[in-house]
Amino acid sequence: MRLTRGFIPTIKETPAEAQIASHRLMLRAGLVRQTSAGIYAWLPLGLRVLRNIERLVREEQDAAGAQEVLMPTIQSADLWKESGRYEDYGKEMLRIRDRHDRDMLYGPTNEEMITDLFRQSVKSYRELPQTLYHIQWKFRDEVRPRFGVMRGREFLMKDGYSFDVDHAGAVTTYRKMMLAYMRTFQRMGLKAIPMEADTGPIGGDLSHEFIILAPTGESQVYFDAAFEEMDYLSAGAGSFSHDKAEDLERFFKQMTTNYAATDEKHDTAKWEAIAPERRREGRGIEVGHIFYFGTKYTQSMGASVAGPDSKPFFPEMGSYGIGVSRLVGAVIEASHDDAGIIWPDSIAPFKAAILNLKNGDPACDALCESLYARFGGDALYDDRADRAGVKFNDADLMGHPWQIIVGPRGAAAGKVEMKRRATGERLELSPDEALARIG
RNA sequence: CGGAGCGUAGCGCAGUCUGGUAGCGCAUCAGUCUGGGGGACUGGGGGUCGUGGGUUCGAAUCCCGCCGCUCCGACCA
Repeated sequence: MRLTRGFIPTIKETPAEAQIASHRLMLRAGLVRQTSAGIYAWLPLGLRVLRNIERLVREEQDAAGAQEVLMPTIQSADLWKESGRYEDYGKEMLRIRDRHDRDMLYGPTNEEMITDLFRQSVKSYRELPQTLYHIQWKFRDEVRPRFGVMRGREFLMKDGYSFDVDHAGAVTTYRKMMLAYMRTFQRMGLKAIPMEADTGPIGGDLSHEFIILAPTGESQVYFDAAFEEMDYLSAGAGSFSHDKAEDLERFFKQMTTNYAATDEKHDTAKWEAIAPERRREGRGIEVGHIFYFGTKYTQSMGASVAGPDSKPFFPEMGSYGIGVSRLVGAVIEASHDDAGIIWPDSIAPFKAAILNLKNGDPACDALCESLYARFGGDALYDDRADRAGVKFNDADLMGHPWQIIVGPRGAAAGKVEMKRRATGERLELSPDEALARIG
């Protein structure tokens, strides 16, 4: 994308309403604009990041054997009356009435709907297990939305739902999802830690929330240094596969025996049992939450299937959520400096920014154009007539992992300068070498 | 939901107390110079002062209602 043609409205001054770093930077770098309290429009740069996060989530869900569907945002109240949650959910649920005076709602979550879809079509234990997910906008009418997209009323969530024959099967699925989550967060450059959690209105008795570490996080967290050392992506010895029961067992054991707790559940005695040099504490942001809740919905909604003995039984369910739009803010909280955002390569809106320091200089223009063409759209070309300082500042603010800096001296010598945003490291290279380095 | 605050140009704000021609910085447009970390000069454009009512010769300013947004606390992907 050419910056002169792009809709990327960066702002120099801090908007008055933005209190935390990610919100401030998302507005300043032109990722989002607020349209009303807790509701945001995603601009091209922000949308590219959102789509990249979706892509990683989708890849890991698919790899773990979940299947993607897409359920509507608007639901009929009837389903929620069946499960009993229509009354329980309270004012967080946005209730709507259609022209025929039917009670509708903007979905805050989809347990009822997925259970309804399941019971319509699945009739036998032989079709189990099934895990279905979708990535869809949700609405929860928070009393006090804040922190930009981290705590909006409308937000994009990956929510998945599993159906298993029995408790053992459901627990295996739960562990599989936990592994998929750890891999997903690691790929985004985040240190995530699963922590035992309350189940809240979803119900059930086994639940973990996934907290990522960021200095500005909302809650205080305590954990064993073991979590810092874990690698969920490697293929070598000690690696984890979704498909091997013993791997999942070993993985889950490591996740649950190493100490990890938020301040609400912090256990001082257990904490002090950890060697002092292994104790870690910091601030955390919740970016995911998984639940096992058994037959709560299959039972209340009559979703039974035939077992091997031909007798009907209620499948065991779990649900698995990742706050996709929240992650955009959470990543920024975890990765920024005074100058702006520092995107991990995996979710950056562009692989690199090309900074033409002297727009109008024939050598600079020609070199930039040829570089830009070779990126095939994966670079942001700053072709504005502005001075160098403006371009440096905007590139730092937008957080591109690499900056390819083309100035008159370098261009004359056929060289470009590369700056790595995360480290500030600078290299002088030929255009070919620069492209090779970015890959 | 309890408490507090703010709505004036795209953004950040002053002006409101004490009523009298709507301002400043940045951004923007045209031009000249400049050119490696938000440059300088010259000249322009842009406002139903959130909204409805009231008081007054006269309201951004005083009074009443409404709407929107933000912050603190209790609750959450």
